[in-house]
Parts: sequence; structure tokens; C-alpha cells
Amino acid sequence: MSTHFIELCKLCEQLEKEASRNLKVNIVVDFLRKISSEEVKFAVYFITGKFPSNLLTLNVGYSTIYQIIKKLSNISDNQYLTEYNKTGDMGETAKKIFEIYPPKTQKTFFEQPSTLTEVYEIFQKIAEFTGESSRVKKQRLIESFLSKITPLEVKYFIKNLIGEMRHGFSEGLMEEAVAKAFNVELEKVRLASMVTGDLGKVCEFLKIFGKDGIEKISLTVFQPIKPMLADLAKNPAEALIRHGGKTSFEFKLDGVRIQIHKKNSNVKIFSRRLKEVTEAFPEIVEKIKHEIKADSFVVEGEIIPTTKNGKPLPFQYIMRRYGRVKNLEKTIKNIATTLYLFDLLYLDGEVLIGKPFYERRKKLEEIAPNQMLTPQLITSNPVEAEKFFEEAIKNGHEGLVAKQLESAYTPGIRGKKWLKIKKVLETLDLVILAAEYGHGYRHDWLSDYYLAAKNLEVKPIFEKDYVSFADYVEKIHNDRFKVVGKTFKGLTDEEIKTLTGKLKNLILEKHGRAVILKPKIVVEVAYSEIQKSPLYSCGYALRFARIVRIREDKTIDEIDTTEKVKEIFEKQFKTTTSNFLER
DNA sequence: CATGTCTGCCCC
DNA sequence: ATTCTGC
DNA sequence: GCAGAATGGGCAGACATG
Repeated sequence: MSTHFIELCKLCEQLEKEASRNLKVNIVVDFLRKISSEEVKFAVYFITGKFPSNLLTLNVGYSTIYQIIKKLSNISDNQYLTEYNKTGDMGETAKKIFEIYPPKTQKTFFEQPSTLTEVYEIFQKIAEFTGESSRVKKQRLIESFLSKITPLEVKYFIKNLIGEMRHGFSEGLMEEAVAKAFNVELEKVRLASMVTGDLGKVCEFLKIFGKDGIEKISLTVFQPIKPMLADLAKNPAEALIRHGGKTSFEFKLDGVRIQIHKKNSNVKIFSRRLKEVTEAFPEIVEKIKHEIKADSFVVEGEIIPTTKNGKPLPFQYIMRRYGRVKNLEKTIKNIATTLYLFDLLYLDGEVLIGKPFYERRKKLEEIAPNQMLTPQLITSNPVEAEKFFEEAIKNGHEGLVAKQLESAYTPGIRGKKWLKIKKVLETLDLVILAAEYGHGYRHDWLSDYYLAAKNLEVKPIFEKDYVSFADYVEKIHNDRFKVVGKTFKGLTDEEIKTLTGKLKNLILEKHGRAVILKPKIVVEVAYSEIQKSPLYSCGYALRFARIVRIREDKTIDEIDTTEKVKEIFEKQFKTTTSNFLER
């Protein structure tokens, strides 16, 4: 018996309205129990809005969907904007528009509503189009499907294309629902989901084989598992307290986190999101093959970009290696990498994720050469810990990670037994030069801010006409300010609301959902690093900018300058790699 | 062929 | 990635 | 304390367009 997509859409509408998590879970439990084993995995994907990685790559985003909505309903940009501004949600907007301007349909009177299987097949077909004119083909297919279904189905089809459901029911709650629907312990469902990376499959498995089968699911070589995540701590002393007085500190390296699987002479490297990236790092594959004394294993570590003598380079350099296929050999010559390992999850037939961290690390030390391990210090002494932190910074790294010695390897956000401690940079005082209305629950607020520093140079640093909105904003202000970043982070909802009111009085120009402002509001901004920017005309951008507070006491004459930004940028790498960066 | 736009359970 | 909010 | 939502800069690749 197949389930109709419209039933699932109605369920999502209920989830959207219901605030209580327990009730949301119950609603989904009933639904999962009703569905056939053939279709239950599709329900899991469609409700959470997420397909397992490697299963489908749609290559369809906002821009394509926007064009489709416009074409089918024949509305103007302004009409779309007016409707979108009411909710801040693309799916809901399309639903409203199609209710008023229904697409011309080729629908016959005998047509049955689409089943979950049929809808999934559409997604598969969208993913399968590649090569020349594939974008048009994708677009045509979506258009023809959207013109056959109801506005409510359009809403959730679009939400699934984008992957943003906004009904407050994501993977964590889906795991709870699956556990409850099949009377299995939550931890078992989570483990199976972590190991297979496909909660839909786990659910299908439970439906067919019942709860006994799930116990057999375990870590397997070449099947990547979700990485353990870390919480934040202010300083090493805090980490010591939270870990009960004694802990293991390691350097926190600024590169990409990877999981390496090896069996006999086969090696595969997976990203944090479990994408295979083996091809980008042939030199790492060779190292793994020759320098680790074991036949089969799963290890975890970080690959950082370095000079040939192993000095850390800025994070941006590793991105030029990541996922690269073209000119790989040439790039390898210019950007070296260094691999640091920090965990061992499986070794020669034995699954180690349930073992305490100190045991996993000890086994790792037995099979891997010392220089391939992250520098580590186990201590209960806050002074020593602080020294180790300083040493990490001095060597050009991000800070430390503290790992509780007894902790098992746990997936996802849950049970954060790891704590990261990052270096803190001096904050900048910047002016808000433009802002954008947010999306979802923030659609009514100016919640995204363009941050700018004072420009003392008479001429712009780059001679070019404006190409981006940020360039245009600078031009409006005669280059008195230079945009160095954008942020939505740091303020509470109340503060955003209040600030929106103030900013509305400062609007100079409106551009769609963006506004250009009189320079008036000064904010103190924290960030993790200053990067070279190909986007902003001043050539620099703040990484992970967030507002610390609104500086009511400061005027725009007192904000920091682009010179200061440049100075901080240069100071960052002085100790390590400044020569390399000159070009 | 050069340049521009869009996309990525992208990476952080 | 970071941050805030509701349960 | 967890789970979810809302968003940042920058990179390469794939395809579209002129």
C-alpha cells in the first residue's frame, strides 16, 4: 500500500504548528508505523528534508527554483518579493503564489495523487541529469511536476529541493521517532545512524527485520561514520574543571578534519561530511600505506596546509587542494600538506569507539609514527596547560582541544566530552553600512549586517567599477568606508528587533531585501581571523565575525581603519609564514 | 574560448 | 563554522 | 543541555552565455 506525498505534506504542516517536541515525535511515530517498508525511508528523507550524502546531488538551488516559480506563475520580481516578505520562506511563498496564479497544467481528470516513491523518482531524475543543457533539463522536469501537483505539495517539494524544512523536526528528533516507532533504545538507533549515515535505511531495516537486526550494525571499514563534535571552553583552566581536574590537551589545528580507512592496500579518505576526498590527497595516501604499522584501521585526524618545511599556512590554502581534480599535480607542488592523527576508531577487526580515549590514543601511538600525531599534553596543572596553549598559538595554530581521558567516541553533538579552546583576537569597532532582512522567523527584521572600517586612503585600493553589492555600498559613501565582513551573529532577538527600528530611520536606498544605511551605528566585532578576500575591494575579510555589543558611546569618527585591519592580518602570520605569503 | 553564475547534506 | 532560543 | 534555525567567507567544478 503506497502513501501519498500529500499525506506527508499535511503531516509537515502539523509539525510546523506544534511547538512541543514530544508531540512532534508522537505525530511522526504514528506516521512511520503506517507506511510500508518500501516507502518508509523516503518518508524519513522527505520529513527531515535531507537525503543521505552520496545518494543524490541535485545541483538545484535558490536561483533555479526562483526562476521556475516565476516562469510557472508569470509574476513579477516585485510580486514575488511582496509575498516572500510575508513569511521569509520559499516553499510557503510558492504555495501562496500558485494558489492565486495556478500554473497551466496538462493534468488529466484521472490522475492520481503522487506517491512517495514517485516523488523520490523525480528527485533521482533531477540528480541524474548531467552535462550540457542539464540545467535546462532539470528545470523542465521540475516545472512539469510542479504544474501537476497541489500548492501544498509544491511547498514541500521546494522545501525538499532546498533542504530547509523550518518545522523544527530534524535528524535528532527523527532518531527519537524511529526508536519509539519500533520500540528500540534510542542509543541503538543513533549508533546505527552514525555508522551507516542513513537513518532512512535504518528505519527500513527495522521495519523489515525488527529490532534484533539492528544490533548487528557496526563500524565497517570504508563505511565512514559521523565525527565526534566539541563544545567551547574559554580557557584551559575551565576545560580542566569541566573534565574533573585532569585532561588531555592537543593542539587545535586549522585545516580539514578527515577520517582515513585502510584495508590491505586500499586507502580511502573521507571528509567531515563523509564525502570521499581520496583523490585530492595522493601524498597522504602514500604516507598512510607506508608509515602505519597495521593492516586495517580507521583513523581520524586533520590535514593542514604547510610550507615544505611543515610551517602552517592559512586555512585558505587547504581549500585549494580540497576536492581538486584539475591541475592537481601542479597545486601539490605549491601547497604542501601535513597530516596529524588524533584518534583510532577501528584496528584489525576490533571496533574501538566504545573504549576510553586514553586507550584509543595509546593504540594509535603504537601503530603511527610520533611526528604524525597531534602534539599532546596530559595534565592536571592549569599553569602547564596555559603554557601549552601559548605554545600552540606561537606555532601558528588555533588553540587547544581538551579530551576527557575516559570518554568513549560519541557521534554528533551529543555528550560533548571534547572542548575546544581558541585564541582570542582584539575586537574591531566597525560601522553598519548596509543590512538585509533575514529569512524564516527573522523575515521581518534587518538581521544581517554589512560591517565596514574607516578608509583613510584617498584612492580605493582596487581600481574597478563595482561588481558586488558591497562595492556599490562603498561607492554610495564615496569610499569613506570599506566593507570587511557581514554578520548575523551575536545579538539576541530582542536586540535585533530594537536595532531594526533604529536602522529603518537611516535608510538611504532599498535594493530588494537589502538596504543601504547612513553610517551611524557602531558595533564592536569579534572574529577568529582576518583573511585575504577576493570579494571585498579592500582585500580583507573577517572570518566568523560576530557582534559583541552595540557601541552607543562611539561615533563613526572613532571606528577602526582599514590600516588597522591590514596590520592585524600581517601580525597573524609574522611568527610563521609571512615570507611565503608575499607575492 | 573566455568569462559569469550557480552549487555544494562544500570546507571552516 | 558561531550564536541564540525553546523545550 | 540538547536540538534546531539562521546565517558568514572562500574554494573548485560544472554548466551557461556571449
